[in-house]
Amino acid sequence: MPELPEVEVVRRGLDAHVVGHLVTGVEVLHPRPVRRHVAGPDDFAALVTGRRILGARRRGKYLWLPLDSGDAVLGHLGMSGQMLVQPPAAIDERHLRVRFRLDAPYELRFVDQRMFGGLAVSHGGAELPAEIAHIARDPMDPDFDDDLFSVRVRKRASGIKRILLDQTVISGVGNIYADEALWLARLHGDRPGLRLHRKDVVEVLAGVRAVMQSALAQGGTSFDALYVDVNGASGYFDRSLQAYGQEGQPCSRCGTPIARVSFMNRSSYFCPVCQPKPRARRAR
DNA sequence: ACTACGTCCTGCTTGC
DNA sequence: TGCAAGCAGGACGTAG
Repeated sequence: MPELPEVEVVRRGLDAHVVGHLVTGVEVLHPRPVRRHVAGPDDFAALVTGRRILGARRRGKYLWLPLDSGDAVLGHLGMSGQMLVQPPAAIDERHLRVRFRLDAPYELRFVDQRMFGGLAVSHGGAELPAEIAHIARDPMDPDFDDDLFSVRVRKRASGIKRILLDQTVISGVGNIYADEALWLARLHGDRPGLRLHRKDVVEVLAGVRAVMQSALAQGGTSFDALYVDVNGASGYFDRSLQAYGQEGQPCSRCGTPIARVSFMNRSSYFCPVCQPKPRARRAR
């Protein structure tokens, strides 16, 4: 499940291997991953074929490749998306969805089992695709505004976990890093933003950055090969998670078993002692 | 503007 | 053994 650090590793791989190359052909093998390209798969292919890739950029979990036409290929990996760099002779992956032939001894492949991810051409989107203008800056962005984030969080009635997952407030945080950051900050995800102190928000933001940096430090080093792979380059998931997926395991701070609750059709993991649930307030 | 929920997808795991 | 339900979950559309 790629969140910001995984997507950043992919971006670096694309930067190293596909930037500067000419796209000599595009093959869309399944229509669903280009569903956001409203004009359809043929138009998608036509707009990318013959263009040179000028860069590899990222905001939150979105990636885009600026083209020499001023357009950009905008992509999201969703749950299971991968960008692979492969020799043309390599056997097609089972879930290969889009192939980009390059003026190189390898091609770029978008592989996605569950197809929550996708690709589209963003018209004039080289600098910042209009499609993702609503996505907030991410916590690794030098222009991320910590004070503005704090103000926005503290105006919201939603629980802090919901807010962390809201890509219009802060981008790049998914279920795993949200749980880890909240554990670090000793905050329960249901604590309403409205009732957090500024100090709490500072700590949760520091927690987000800490878990992302440590994931990046582990995943960002191992992709020298001519191969960009979210899963292959990872090792993210065997790194020590303190909360996510640790139901029943002792909290490394206090020994209490980590609890799991269902939340928004997914799971939240937390330490019931270090991260006490907020008391319900009586309505007045 | 904010809030909350349902939906899209496939394949692995679990339960009867 | 076989089948169905459960689960994973990011982003978006919609309704309140």
